[in-house]
Amino acid sequence: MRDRGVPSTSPARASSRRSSYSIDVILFTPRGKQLAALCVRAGDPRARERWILPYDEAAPGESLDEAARRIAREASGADPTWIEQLGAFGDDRRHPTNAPLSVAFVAVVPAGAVEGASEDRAWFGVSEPPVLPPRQRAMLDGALEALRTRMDHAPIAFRLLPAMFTLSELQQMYELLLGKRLHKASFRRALQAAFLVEPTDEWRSEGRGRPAQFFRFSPRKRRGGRRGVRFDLLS
Amino acid sequence: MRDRGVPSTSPARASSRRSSYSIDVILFTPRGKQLAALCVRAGDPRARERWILPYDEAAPGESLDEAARRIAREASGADPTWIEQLGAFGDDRRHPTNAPLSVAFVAVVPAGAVEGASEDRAWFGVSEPPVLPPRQRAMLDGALEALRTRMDHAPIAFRLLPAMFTLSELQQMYELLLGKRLHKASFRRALQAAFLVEPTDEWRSEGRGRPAQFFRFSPRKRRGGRRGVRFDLLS
DNA sequence: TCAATAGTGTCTGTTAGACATTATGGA
DNA sequence: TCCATAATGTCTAACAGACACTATTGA
Repeated sequence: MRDRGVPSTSPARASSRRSSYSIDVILFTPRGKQLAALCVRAGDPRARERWILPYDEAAPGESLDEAARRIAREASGADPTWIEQLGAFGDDRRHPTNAPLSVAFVAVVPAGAVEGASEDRAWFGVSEPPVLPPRQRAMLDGALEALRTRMDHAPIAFRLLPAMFTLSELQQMYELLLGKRLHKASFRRALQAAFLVEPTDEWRSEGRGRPAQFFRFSPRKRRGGRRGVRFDLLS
Repeated sequence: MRDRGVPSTSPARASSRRSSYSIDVILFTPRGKQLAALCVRAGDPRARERWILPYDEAAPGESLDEAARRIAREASGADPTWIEQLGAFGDDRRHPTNAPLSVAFVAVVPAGAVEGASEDRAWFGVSEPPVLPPRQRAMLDGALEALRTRMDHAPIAFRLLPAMFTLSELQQMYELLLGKRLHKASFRRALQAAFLVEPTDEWRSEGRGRPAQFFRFSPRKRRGGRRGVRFDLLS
């Protein structure tokens, strides 16, 4: 998070062909009441008005994950606080590189960690994405869905908050990520049952209502796993 | 499922280098009380005693999914009834091709559709896998986990059963896939609430107990989505 | 009749969601 | 005092798991 400074040399784009596949990163950040995804200007001078998702190729000796983290950092100016592979996209939909294969990663970065828009990059709310190359459009749709389904198993919401946070802030982050409202009492009961947070001695001073207690993320051992069988085959 | 006959020419292995990544298939079939995964003999003559997962490269003009289906068919002699991408594996763990990147697919095929072991292939119970190249070992582990988590959203169990089946057969398939016992009454209640099956007029004649009614898979519209928030961050 | 399997009814503990209430600060 | 927000208590419907029971066939 200390690593700032966007390189002035064309970031997030391959300058030479090293391999036959691209690594694309869908980087989300909370903005207002919804998520926003990072896009950069197309490298092709004939299409400078088009927006694309940041991508690059893996450098020699660089693993997929290392390359994805680097691409996210170069494109946004900050290290992503969570990143996971989405999958490989190899259909014949167009990609800026015309590479036959692309490996997509989903990542998030806290709101305060990145600068806003600039000449070469912009954040688009997920409800109004720009026109993207077809393959990247499929990645963006898949990334949002994967982000929401993986929230159950990865501490994504916590990685978007400071080390200490109020339960209302945590719930708002969950609501922003899931795109739906949650029930306050149920949310806190489930949180307590999961032993995911512990209270601190700090209280929030600002605001005009009752002060809120700050909590920190401290996952503990869990008792039994999920009960029952789920049949969520349709919506 | 009519497509039988294993080609006598070395299947499931690339004969020439067309691209820089491999496509690997982890194909499961029910065998007894557990799943078994298909392995083939290593192509390298110096390692004919080693087992590997079937793989190949994509043919020109062939999509990832098409190639994966073809590889599964060539290796097992039958079309998989369900197949989905697992992800890209690009770490520096060894792969038979030494390709820098592999795209893995998980697939299943019903028990009756494939022949058993032969000189060039064998089914290994998931609890006693053979020694595999490190990258393929990671794929196998990931495939089993993905299979179980994706059962909620994909009709995997139904694709492993004939068009008509009894509820006991369906439950046994779920138990085999999940690797744990399920409660009969709860299983049937959840099944009814999900509107996933409909009864037929057929009854099972064999067996010495009370005849069982045959059902067929017929998913209907669902009412509201999943309730609540889940915090399954640990175990 | 017994054995074996299919299918169902009922009870109980848990939990999600709704609602109401109390607590605590600032304006 | 009033307002805004935090935090909690209570009620209810839904549901998972356990258990028992009935039903129906073959040996």
